[in-house]
Amino acid sequence: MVELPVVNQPVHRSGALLDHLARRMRLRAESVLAPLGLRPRHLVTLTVLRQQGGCSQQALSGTLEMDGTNVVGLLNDLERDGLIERRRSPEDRRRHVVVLTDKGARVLVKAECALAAVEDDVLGALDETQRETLYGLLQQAATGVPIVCTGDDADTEQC
Amino acid sequence: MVELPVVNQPVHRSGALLDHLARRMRLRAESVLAPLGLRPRHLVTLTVLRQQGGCSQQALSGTLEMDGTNVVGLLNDLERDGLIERRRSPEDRRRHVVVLTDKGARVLVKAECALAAVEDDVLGALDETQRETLYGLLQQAATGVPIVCTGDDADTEQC
DNA sequence: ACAAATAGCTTGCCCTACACAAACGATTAA
DNA sequence: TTAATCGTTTGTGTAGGGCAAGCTATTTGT
Repeated sequence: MVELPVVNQPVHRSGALLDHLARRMRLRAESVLAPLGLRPRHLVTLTVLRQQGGCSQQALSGTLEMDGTNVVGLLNDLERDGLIERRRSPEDRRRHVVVLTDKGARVLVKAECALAAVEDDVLGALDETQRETLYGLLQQAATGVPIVCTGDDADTEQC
Repeated sequence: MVELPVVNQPVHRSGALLDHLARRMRLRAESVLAPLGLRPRHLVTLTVLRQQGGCSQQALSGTLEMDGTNVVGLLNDLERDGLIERRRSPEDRRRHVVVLTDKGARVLVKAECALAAVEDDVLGALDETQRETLYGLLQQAATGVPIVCTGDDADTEQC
């Protein structure tokens, strides 16, 4: 009697794989990002800022799930390089609204382009479509939004 | 003149997202795994061992992309708990063949079950199908193999 | 047979990422 | 006015993890 491939859901937790791949990626990314004066976690910060627009500093510390103290340092780095700006919130002047500057957006894109080789290396087993699917899923998981197809793709001058 | 949404491939690098999600996952996983005497990186190790079977220690250090010295410590932990075994390789007795024990496999499954809540939390924005797709892509990216549909799903007694 | 070279283990050193706490200024809210 | 809140600075502590040296057991090349 042949066991039918009923696919008994052998648990399939993505956590460990996520961890593993993130490490491989990060190791390579470090050296690529270094010439740009960035580190992986700066890139994460910029990425979050791009996707969710301006936000209070502790909201950011919330999404990054990182201690507020360390977020300050992170933002200090980014602000010194002119990649982000801290603006006083008009309705509560205690708060800083953190926004990505134009330069920040440009540098982010540049960094992402520089990471092409890294991604080719780590995600080499996936074809272009699969990578795009992966990106979509990660994005959705990270933001809660099921991908947004912005028509205004002003990001024309890519790499 | 309206710009057509030609979808100019706005780069879409997964690195930062991977990093971000892995962190969120790891933070939660730590507390869930603690009662089992495990840490995230132990789980990664066990996962790798399960998927690629017995392998030399430095091969493992290669896949984990982790310094050999630290792999030793990692394996010491796992061996002390009887989750892995180091067997002398017959054809080269300098080498250790690291294998997952039965207990190791069981504990791994148990851990994965315990992580259900964590994954529900972090990947909450993805439905069941999407999560399975994600898992498949991560697995493929990590192993190079485009998923393997083992008919012998002996892993029946899941959670 | 003897001199490398190799796999693994141990120890020690160092650096970096982070969490946590305390104290402060500015601002807002009770 | 007093209390609470946002951000900042300055510690302090811990853990992850790279790197090097020195050791044993074993294999390989001459």
